[in-house]
Amino acid sequence: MNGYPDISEATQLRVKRMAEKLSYQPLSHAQAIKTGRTRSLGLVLQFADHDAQRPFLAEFLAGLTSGTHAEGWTLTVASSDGHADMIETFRVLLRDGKADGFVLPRAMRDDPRVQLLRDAGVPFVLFGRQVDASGCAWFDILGEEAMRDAVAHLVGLGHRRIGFINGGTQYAYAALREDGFRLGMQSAGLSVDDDLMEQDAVTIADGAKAAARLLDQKVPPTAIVCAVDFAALGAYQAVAARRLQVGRDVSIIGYDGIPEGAHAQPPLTTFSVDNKSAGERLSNLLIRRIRGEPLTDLRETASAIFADRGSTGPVPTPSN
Amino acid sequence: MNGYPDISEATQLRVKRMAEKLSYQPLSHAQAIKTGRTRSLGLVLQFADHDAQRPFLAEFLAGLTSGTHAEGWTLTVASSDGHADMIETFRVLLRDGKADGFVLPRAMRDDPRVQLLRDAGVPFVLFGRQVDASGCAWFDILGEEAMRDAVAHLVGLGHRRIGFINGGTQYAYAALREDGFRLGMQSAGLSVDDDLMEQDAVTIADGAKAAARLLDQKVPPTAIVCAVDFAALGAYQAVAARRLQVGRDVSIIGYDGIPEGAHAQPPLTTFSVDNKSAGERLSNLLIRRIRGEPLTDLRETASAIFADRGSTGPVPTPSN
DNA sequence: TCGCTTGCCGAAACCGGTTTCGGTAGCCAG
DNA sequence: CTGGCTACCGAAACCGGTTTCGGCAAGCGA
Repeated sequence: MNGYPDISEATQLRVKRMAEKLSYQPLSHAQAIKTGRTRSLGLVLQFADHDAQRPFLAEFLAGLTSGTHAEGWTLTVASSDGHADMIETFRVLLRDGKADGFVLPRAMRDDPRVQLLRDAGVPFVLFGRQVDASGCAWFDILGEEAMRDAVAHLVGLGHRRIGFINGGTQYAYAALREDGFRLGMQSAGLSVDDDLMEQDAVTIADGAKAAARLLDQKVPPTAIVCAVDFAALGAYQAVAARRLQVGRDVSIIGYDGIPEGAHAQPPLTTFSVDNKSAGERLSNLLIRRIRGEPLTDLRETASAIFADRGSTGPVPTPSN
Repeated sequence: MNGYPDISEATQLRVKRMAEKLSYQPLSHAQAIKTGRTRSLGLVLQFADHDAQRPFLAEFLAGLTSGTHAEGWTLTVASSDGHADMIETFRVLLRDGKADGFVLPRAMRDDPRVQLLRDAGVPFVLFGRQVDASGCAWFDILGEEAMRDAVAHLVGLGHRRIGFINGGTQYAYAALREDGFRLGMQSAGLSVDDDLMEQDAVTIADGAKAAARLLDQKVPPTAIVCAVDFAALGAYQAVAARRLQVGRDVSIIGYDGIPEGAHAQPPLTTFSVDNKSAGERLSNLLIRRIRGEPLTDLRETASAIFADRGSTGPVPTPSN
């Protein structure tokens, strides 16, 4: 069954077919004692990351489990609170051979998990990219592309003064999305006003505060691009508090595609991310990584899907 | 190390201390080949259950993983879409010895998972109770108690015409919560009007529809008790659509303690459930169940915590 | 002093696989 | 007819534990 070279293909097939007929599968933990492999992927969740969890987790898990299940592998989930605890969790999982490799959600700028696993020589895949790509396989959504398109869309509607509310700068995605925004502005021949750039808004409250700062400027923006949907929903509040109307007085574009956005009034125009298929891709990539495929084959990206809903509109004509 | 009777305690301790010093722990999959036990708990998620997931999952997982981790066990997560798929998933996990027992979230009225595992003689614990308790260990929140207290609270504010919007009737909790509501009404000497009883509202949309039916009656209720927070938020919409005000014209009490409730306007008065500690308790109970403790020691309940916020008020004086 | 019990230890079998290795049969070329 | 190669098979060692069992030494009562 294990593909030795001196057995003809015909016989291998015969044996495999019989195994299937008897629905026999070697017990993974029995193989593990000789091979050290459990056919199991590890996922360490960090619940300190408040934002990362809520809508994201269920879909992501659905994808991961369906991906692992399809290959006959398993997903082992652990959690950690603090930073030190996290390292310890990885170590224990590894020492006990509970996981052959790890999925790392939410790549960070200088990701301590990457350092740890790279040094330990343990296979892993990132949801998100890494500047220092050595040893890194990943799947990611092209957030920079989405931000660029967001600007283009707004420019197409006549907007020229456009604000940007970025997400958490400790994450790898923040730099990319800001780059995308700047590139979009540049392509449209617009300059970026530093007063219209906000950082680190990952919750509704963060977004409301950041948007308030933008809207209270002498010449406020007519449109705001948000790197994170929650921030966009916060911007809704800031707009409403100023007796303005989203989509008419201020256009807003988000990113993530959270369900709350679709149900907001007006429905949030956003770039929707398919977290389930991200999970599926990541488990596939990690399994292939563990099997030893070269890194360069294990880097995939996909595009977010533009959901053109009600929160953007033509630039308002100055009425005063 | 495995507690044989002819070894003195002193020696056992000596060995264990040395093991700790060398930070040695037997590989669970090596033991598994002799004992059949992996020291791993199984969790099969059903993503068809849209509602069950969103806010609930992250906290619940946090609790489960922290509970398993504390005992040196692991959590193995799998998922299923359909019903047949689910049975198959359990079978595979069992056959491959991937889990020694299962946590079953969201107990249902006639739970197919319970039948399956009971027949197979596999340990499991429920989040929720079961009428046919044979073979069942569980942890549950006393929803009936909460609903009873909700009625008492409203009666204390002068309400006498109180509606009830129940959750999904396929779940075990629905009957309990309805019982609690009825008991509360009875204790207050109030009769239950069947026209004020709605069933199966688990989403905001469901809740809005159910509340609309209640509010459009000839003599609408002055207060509504909802078995599920999402339904309560739906009721907010129905109230607003009728140009009434929650907490002044109509009092609303929910159950679950979802974060959206706390941020609603007015903040939702509700009975808050600690899903994280539920997860912790469940993993503890399941591990003890696997170790062979008698069932009767493995049934725990806790109370929901009343969060008296802004969505209730004294019964409005009829102004017309 | 003898025999029995108690506490401990080491050897060996086993769990369910993987991997190595020596042997055998059949086939073909020399 | 012989030698070598290919395809296959069975035996054996090993992985890291658990469990059983026989043996040994010390302590104790008779």
